Amino acid sequence: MCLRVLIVARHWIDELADKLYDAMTRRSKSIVVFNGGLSVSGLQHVGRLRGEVIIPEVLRRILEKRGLKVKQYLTLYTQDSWKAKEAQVERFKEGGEKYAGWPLIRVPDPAGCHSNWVEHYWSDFGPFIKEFTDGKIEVVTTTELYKSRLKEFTKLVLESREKVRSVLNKYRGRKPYEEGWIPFEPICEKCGRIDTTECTRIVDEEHVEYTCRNCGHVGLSLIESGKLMWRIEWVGVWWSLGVDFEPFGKDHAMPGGSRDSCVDLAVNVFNITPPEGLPYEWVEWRTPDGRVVDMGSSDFLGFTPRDWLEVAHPHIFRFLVLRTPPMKKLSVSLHEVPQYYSLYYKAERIYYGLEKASSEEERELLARSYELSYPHGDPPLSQPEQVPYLHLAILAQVVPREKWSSEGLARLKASGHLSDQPTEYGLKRILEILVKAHTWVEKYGPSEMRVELIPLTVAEKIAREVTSPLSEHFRELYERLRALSNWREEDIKEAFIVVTSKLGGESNIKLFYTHLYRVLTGKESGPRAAPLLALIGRDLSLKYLSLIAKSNV
RNA sequence: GGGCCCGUAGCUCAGCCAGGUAGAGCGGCGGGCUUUUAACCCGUAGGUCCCGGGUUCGAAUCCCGGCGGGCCCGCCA
Repeated sequence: MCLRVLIVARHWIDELADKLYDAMTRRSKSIVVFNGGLSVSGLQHVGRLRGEVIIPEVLRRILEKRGLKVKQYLTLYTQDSWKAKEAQVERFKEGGEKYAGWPLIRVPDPAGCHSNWVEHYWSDFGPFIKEFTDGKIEVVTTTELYKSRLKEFTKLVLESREKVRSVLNKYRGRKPYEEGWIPFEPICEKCGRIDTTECTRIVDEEHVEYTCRNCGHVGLSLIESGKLMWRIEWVGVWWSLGVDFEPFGKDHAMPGGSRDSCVDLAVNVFNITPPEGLPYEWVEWRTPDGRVVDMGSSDFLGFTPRDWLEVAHPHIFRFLVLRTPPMKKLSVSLHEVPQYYSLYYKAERIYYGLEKASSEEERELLARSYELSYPHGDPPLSQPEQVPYLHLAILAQVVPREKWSSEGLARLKASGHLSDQPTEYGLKRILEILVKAHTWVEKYGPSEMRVELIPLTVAEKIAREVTSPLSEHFRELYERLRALSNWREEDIKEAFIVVTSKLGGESNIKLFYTHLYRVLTGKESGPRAAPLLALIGRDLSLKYLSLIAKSNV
């Protein structure tokens, strides 16, 4: 037996989980509740996965392993008003301005394929949550909540409106709410706005009377059709779902900000224990032209979980989130996906003990982030095969899609990337990356990564341009390659070295390769010759080479 | 007016919470291998740790005060 006296390095999320475990246990509830919140104001970018979905999910799973029962919600703020920001209005071919101030849920889908604005933009995010997490997250909307628990809460608010007012006014030095203020915002039945109505009278338990500052309409509204102002609504969500933990973006974290006033209301008016919080920094987007901007929903800046999954595993994004402490900036771009894979592979090797980290802290950060990067279950028992993303990007282009699982894998074995007895998970991952990397090259890859073998008939014409001293050498290359007993990268390279060493001079070697690439791809350069020929296979390689070898005889 | 993150090699950053002779990767330079998958191997140069005080035997690290950059809040959500 030995006592652990050394202070071991810990991952930030484990330290957080420790604190949360204590706080949750003190609440002595049979099931504790985690929540996240999103306003569906436009592009549902991946940045929103960070604080509202992935971080609480990982914490939940750690606490569940320690025996706690945790219910995780994600609340969509669908009653919020549509701000008519430029980027939002532009979504509509014309006339988008007329929806200014409408509740998001009532704004039509500009593309016309979903029943409203929320449904449309949520479709790039919602269905993919289960790919990025274990899927045990219940999505609720404030629109639904106002018909049930939030409606009860609204009644409570109206009853204690004077207390609510006095608390909120502590945070409103310049524009205090006046006596008699009724904290409810109905939807104007005439112009549709939710941001211009003012309650003038409580009619009965279920109805209020309002005036619309926009159109002047005076009407009656049910208290389930409208919303509470933000600072009250957030408390209402805590109250309705019984929230015990909820992270929040840095914008809510300021002293005297919404978080502070909500805690005040929770404790002093509604007599509930406010949830534990966690401020987090937003996710930045490195745009294709090299700028760095905060991702933004209503400004339509960034890319969606759907976009991510087209070109990369959810593991990689989880890894990036976990590797970065919550209050630090995290920048991502789709162009850098291949680098993210090599970072991830490094962490993977450290996790399986195949590579040493430079410090114990680094080891813990990377290995633990890797371990928690699996959306479902744990990492496999042994190290999966790692094939560089860019290598698979090339392979995916030179081998027809329907042959990836046969030819493709055979070539990876031939090139030594795969053993004869590959792991099941490694194989699965490679086949998945082939699909993703192929899409990546098309959508985000640099042009020099794009390889397409040109048709043999075209190649034949180009081959005729090879001048005779060079065709001599191409003939030799052809013969040497034809004689190879194994179509292996190493042997192919050997043949190239033998032939090119006879060319006498760098400029001739350059010319030689230029011709080769022009015949193969129509361009003057391409991926390294030996691996490329190894990838495209013996028969096809020899067909192309014979075209050059036979020309200008 | 308030808050957060940051300031360490040319670049990107680690190290700071628990003080003990300044680190990594990329880039540079020299060499090797190789036409070119953002590749690999060997060697090498390069730093007033933003500034000023304080605590200490000892400070990049802790405390106080500045400066610079980025972001957020100021009663919207």
